Amino acid sequence: MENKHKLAEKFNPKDFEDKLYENWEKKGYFKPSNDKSKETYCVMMPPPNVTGKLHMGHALDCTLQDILVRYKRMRGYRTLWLPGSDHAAISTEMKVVQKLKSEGKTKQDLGREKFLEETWDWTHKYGGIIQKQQRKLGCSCDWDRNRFTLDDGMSDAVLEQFIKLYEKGLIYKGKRMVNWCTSCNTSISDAEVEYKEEPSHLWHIRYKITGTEDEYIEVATTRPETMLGDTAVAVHPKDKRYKHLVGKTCILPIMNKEIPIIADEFVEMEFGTGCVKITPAHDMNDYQAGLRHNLEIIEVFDENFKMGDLVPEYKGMELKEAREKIVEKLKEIGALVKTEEYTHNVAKCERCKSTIEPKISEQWFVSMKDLAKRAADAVRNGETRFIPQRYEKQYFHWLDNIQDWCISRQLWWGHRIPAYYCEDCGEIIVSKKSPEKCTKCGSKNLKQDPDTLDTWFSSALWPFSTLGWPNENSEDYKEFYPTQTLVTGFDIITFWISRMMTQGLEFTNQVPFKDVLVHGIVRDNLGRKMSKTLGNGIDPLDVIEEHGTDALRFSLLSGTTMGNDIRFMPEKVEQASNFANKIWNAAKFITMNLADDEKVKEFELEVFEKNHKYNPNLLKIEDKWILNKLDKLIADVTKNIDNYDLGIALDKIYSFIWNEFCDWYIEMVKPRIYSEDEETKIEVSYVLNHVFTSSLKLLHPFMPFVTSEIYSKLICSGTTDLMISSWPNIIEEFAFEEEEQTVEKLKKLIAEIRNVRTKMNVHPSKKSKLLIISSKLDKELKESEGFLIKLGFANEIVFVKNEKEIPQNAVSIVVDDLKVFIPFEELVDIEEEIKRLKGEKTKLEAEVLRGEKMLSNPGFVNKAPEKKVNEEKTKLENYKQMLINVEERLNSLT
RNA sequence: GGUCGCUUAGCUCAGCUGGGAGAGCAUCUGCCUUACAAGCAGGAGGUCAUAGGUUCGAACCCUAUAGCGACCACCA
Repeated sequence: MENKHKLAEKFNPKDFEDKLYENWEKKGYFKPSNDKSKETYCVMMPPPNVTGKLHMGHALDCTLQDILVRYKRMRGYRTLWLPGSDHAAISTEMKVVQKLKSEGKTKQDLGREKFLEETWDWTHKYGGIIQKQQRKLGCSCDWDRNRFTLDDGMSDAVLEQFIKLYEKGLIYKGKRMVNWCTSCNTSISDAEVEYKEEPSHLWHIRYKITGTEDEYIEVATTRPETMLGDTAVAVHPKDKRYKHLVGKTCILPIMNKEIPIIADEFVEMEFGTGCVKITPAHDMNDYQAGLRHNLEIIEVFDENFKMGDLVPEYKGMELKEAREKIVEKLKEIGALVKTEEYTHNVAKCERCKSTIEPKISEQWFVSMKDLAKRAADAVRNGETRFIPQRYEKQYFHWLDNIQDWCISRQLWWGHRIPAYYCEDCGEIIVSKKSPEKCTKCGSKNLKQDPDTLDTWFSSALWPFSTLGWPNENSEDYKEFYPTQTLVTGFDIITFWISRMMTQGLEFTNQVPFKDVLVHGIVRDNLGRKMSKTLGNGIDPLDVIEEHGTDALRFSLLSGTTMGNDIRFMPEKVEQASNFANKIWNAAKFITMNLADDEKVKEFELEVFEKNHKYNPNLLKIEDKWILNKLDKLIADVTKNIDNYDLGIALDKIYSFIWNEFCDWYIEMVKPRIYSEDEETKIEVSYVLNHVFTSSLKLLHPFMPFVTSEIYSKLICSGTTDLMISSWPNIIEEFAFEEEEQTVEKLKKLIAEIRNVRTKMNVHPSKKSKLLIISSKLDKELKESEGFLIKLGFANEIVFVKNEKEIPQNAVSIVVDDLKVFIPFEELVDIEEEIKRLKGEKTKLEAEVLRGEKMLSNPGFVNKAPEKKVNEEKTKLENYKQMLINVEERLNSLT
């Protein structure tokens, strides 16, 4: 028992963070409670890459989720935060391929099976690192329910999804032009392409018009090497310059082939020469144009993106070399008109940064139109909402302009497409298990599609496949689906959110989550994106190592707004760390001075009358003030968190604990806590303890470690750990409104006295006598020595019965019904006096003028809230009175 | 080109439905007052990007402009 209240002398997060986390996990606090009568609250963690490492983005993402989950847990919900990781097809496969390369091997050398073994090994070796790191962050997720997108249940869900969509006709196989990563050797989706500006050239080439000697049509291109596959030249139908050529043909140089000149709207007249060469095999637009005009598709490159055999001379050549050779050749035959410098956007693979080539190939697609409409509608009618709401536009924009989703990837690491081809009759059989024989011809000669599915195809099921779907009778699925909040960055609204919405609605007929909480990205202190290439990334673990997890979490939240980018400022971590230290010290003070536990507990029973209402007779005015403030804080913070205004909530708690509780209440209460009188001591102990523990509860979701550590050392915390203790009582009617106002008035009065002294240029160290006129608050004021301590500049305070006892030349300071007088001798303002002698306006006069102006505005007097107007009136009266006093004083001097 | 966001103290950012401009850090002054110098008590510092409009009253609402940023589309 003696040891219970002992807090370490110095605050050091390392002393308790890991220990606490282990304890929480061991005690099973991260699991949903067993009380099935309670409402559930479920959050799905966006699964990070299985072999990934924690970065600031994750830290923010996890902190937000953890705050919500811890809050709801304390509010009594059956909370489940389900963690997991993603197999991250391309990214993981790339890493393994690289590793093999360093060993001089390729994945083909190994073969599919061996390669997958290798990748699983890799996954087991490097996987799970991030989850250890998430533990350091304090994430209170249920690790026993941890899922991996490639584990058995999840894989089964993916197969189910594929087959159902296929049977519904929503999945089809088709020949399309797709983005092809030349290094990963797979198709990738539009969203995985990024554009990079690169300096290049614009080559102007002339094609001779058929049947003429010296009439040419001039095209401009950035890719002369593709010209071998040109099957037309296009101009804009309205372009007068070329109208006469439409319908004619021209001769494609080098190939010496006749190709048509066509008109198509997609051509931009202003760009280049206004004429475009059409190479349907190697450009998205050209491909589309080719379809419209029924043009032949001629592939210039082979499957390895070397030159094909259209011209034997170039066969097998690298594209770059071929380009040079072809430009040379064009120059030689006089077809090259000019070469312009030009920078243009080159498509790059988001993962490996190598060039993307458009390629025609046969792929699997999901028909998105209907799915997308349903997903958009669910947000339009409010079933799911985005916070902040503006991100809904981005979501709508994507869904309203949706393209079919290419889901097949020429990779090995992932869910293999459950489609089997009959080698004899060509039948396609889609089935979960490998079929024995062809359903059409009975042949046993079947071959499974070699491709795997897009990573996002499986993550689209995340909110329910993790809960046991497709088994709709699974306990977890029944209890926790649909989930409540999904927390994620705005960068994956399209990739992920919209796809979860489409799949969720399709398969469960419900939206997968009610709220989408969108956050920005964490930038460095100069506002740059954190990136490996810049080397400006800050490792969250380094921050934790130096300042502790709580400080990191605080710094990511304080003073931020949802959806905006966050700049990571080391100073903010300092602030957070100071705050934690401040709480630590407050706790030290409280624990070392509190009265006996049992007696405080007895008092607690006394102070609460029926219905948890305070008995006012047992409390002093400053107690009532802080209790009222606390109750308001509880109500506010609760509301803020419910509205996802987490930054605001945190800052309110911060300011309450530091500026109200520590700076005012603890200071005011010191005479009582040091008192010899036991009753007094017990009273204060109770209030100190109650306010402090309640504040810790409010702060716990944000700073779980330091709050838990301290809470366990306080009395009245019982045997319950803070983490699973209940949220403070939320009340809507505040018991001590009047007392709170009074104390606020006193605080104002003190500020006002300081103000007057400043205006009168009284040196801060000059002590003065204060005369306080007796009022109904007399008793309280006399009892509350605390205030007098806060009035450090008063050397003497005299309570007087009426104004007759006040010297004539005293300056009065009035805040509402409170009046304080300072004898004028105590306030001599040299500078202002000089101003006055010079005829200049003094600060006091300026204030009076301002007040008069405002109160003479009829609009203000009639339409502003009465309270506001009265405040102004009182202030004006005060200043006027002071002015009169000053003038009287002057007169008496002269 | 389209959509959206940002512009507030020296720096980084808050500011909910319009009622005399806020925090942290930095800076200046005075304090080692027995929880805390990682602290306490004060001070200085802002035409709230610009120009109009609505209103008794605008950082906040409306319109336009400028600068910055993001996303989408296009880029022969």
